[in-house]
Amino acid sequence: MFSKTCEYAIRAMIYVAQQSKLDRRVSVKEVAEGIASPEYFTAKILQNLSRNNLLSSAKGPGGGFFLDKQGLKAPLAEIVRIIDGDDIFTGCGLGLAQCSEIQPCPIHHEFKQIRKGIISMLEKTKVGAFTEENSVHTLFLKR
Amino acid sequence: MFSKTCEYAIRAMIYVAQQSKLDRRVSVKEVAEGIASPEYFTAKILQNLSRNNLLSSAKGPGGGFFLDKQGLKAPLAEIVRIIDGDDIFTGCGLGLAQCSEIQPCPIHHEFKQIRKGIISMLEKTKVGAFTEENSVHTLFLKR
DNA sequence: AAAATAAAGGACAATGTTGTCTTTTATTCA
DNA sequence: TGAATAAAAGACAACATTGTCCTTTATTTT
Repeated sequence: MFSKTCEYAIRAMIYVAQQSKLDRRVSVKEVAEGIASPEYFTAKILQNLSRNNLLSSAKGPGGGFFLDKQGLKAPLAEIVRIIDGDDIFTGCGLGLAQCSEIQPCPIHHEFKQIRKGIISMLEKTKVGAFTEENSVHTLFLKR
Repeated sequence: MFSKTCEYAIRAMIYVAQQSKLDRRVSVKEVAEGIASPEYFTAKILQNLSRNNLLSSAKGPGGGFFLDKQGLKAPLAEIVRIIDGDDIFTGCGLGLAQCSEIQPCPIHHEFKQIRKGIISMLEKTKVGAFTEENSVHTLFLKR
């Protein structure tokens, strides 16, 4: 569904969001520990997200990554778009470039519905929607 | 969604199915041309599908790949399972191994519905469901 | 039996994804 | 100003996916 990079990105963003709601900035190291991901790789991902303004960052002591009010409202869709591109939003299920309503591939119509569901989920699920209390019982980010 | 290999596999199977309904066996070369895929790579894929009994093959002149009555009824799901494994059928949307009903990841419940849709589509769509006449107007397999 | 056909199998090359390490730049604090 | 902190950036290594080519095996036809 999503690339591994994208999975890390989503988990990392949710982790940062949780901490941001507690007014904490977090270092790459902490994020990587928090979501059980490879540290240096996670750094690259966070840098990428930051470059694309999905995330704020500050250098130096007391610095780290964080999300402001606006950032917390970003839907997962934005992360996916930046990391994986929008293949999943627009692409044909069979990878056919010319597939369209006029020249649909065999699974075009069924796939359209599924894609609609995916988009809907990714658009309505916001990065900041998961609290830490929740996380104890209903979610966790480590593998 | 699916790997490139899997996309080729699905398109190839549909192509072979169409020809099988016309009582034609097809060579790798013809399949590759029919679906606009790399020939040698397509050969590997067809061999794999054949090894896994999703497809029949015959060597020598007049040989090639074909599907019998049973084969035409195979759902796309079987192809996906063999080529991509069943990650898409069972895996967590965020790639978390421990994600489950009891310890759901943030998108677990929404994702469950989507997965259900994907499975349903793949199970109910049969390899032999697409006729050549259809293909002129409503489907094509080339990119 | 020999030639032709076509899949099967093995080896390998190119590319993309994932993961690691080191150096540089910016910021804070003493 | 100097030391410490932390992100940014660059280089590269490991691995997986995708793609190509060559040899072998099985079958048919002449």
